[in-house]
Amino acid sequence: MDINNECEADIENIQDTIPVEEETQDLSEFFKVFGDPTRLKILFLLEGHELCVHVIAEIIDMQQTAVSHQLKILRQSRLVKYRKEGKHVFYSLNDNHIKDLLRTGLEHIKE
Amino acid sequence: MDINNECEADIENIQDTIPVEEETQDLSEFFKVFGDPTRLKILFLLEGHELCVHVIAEIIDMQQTAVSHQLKILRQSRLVKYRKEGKHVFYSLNDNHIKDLLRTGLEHIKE
DNA sequence: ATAATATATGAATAGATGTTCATATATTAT
DNA sequence: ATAATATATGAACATCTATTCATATATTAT
Repeated sequence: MDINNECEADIENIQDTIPVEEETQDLSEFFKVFGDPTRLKILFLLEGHELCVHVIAEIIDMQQTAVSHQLKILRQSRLVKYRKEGKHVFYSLNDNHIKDLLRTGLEHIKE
Repeated sequence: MDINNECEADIENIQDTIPVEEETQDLSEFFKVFGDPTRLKILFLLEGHELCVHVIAEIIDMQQTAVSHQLKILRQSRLVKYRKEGKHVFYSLNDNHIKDLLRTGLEHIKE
């Protein structure tokens, strides 16, 4: 043991309370997705509506390409699903946890 | 109206479902804090223990300065609180929502 | 006073990220 | 077939971020 024992920390045991490296990595990747205002706006939009790309872009006042890039990230993290219909692609939420997370986050920042 | 009506989206009304700009900004800043593996590890550690800086550094195998920098961010977002005692500074969780968020996040990535 | 220990912080740097631009693909209308 | 519309994607670029290094501050021990 090369750590100061004044702190009386039981290093061995405490170490087990952290998820394994891979899990911490995945989890941080997951939260990172919520760490961007554009993606948050899209998620809030899709919370109540199934919308296609150019409408999303219009509402949040961003370029279509920017929205497409962000939707790709949301797809990859399985937060949204989509449905093709002719020229349009309709996106919607894909996860029950999302609303909870958004609500809990809002509660925190409003305190 | 310069948007295609095929999508039948009621832009005017939908716009109101997004929180205002400032709120979206703050919320993304909040989630951004969880979007880093080092900070997540620290949060998981503090979930069950009050710990001082060099012990945290020891457990997660990071340099003390790196940990201090991250603790500053956690302090600024009011996720942790601290208590000075002699040379040591003991950190602990400061928010009830944190555990919920971490759990919900873990649930999602494990699916 | 001096040394040792614990923590914090500014500057530098390498790597990640979001937007834009150009362009590709796919579907529908003419 | 050609044009128009909707969406996706790669490259470029500017900005942001996490770590390291050097160092400052504070407390305790000698």
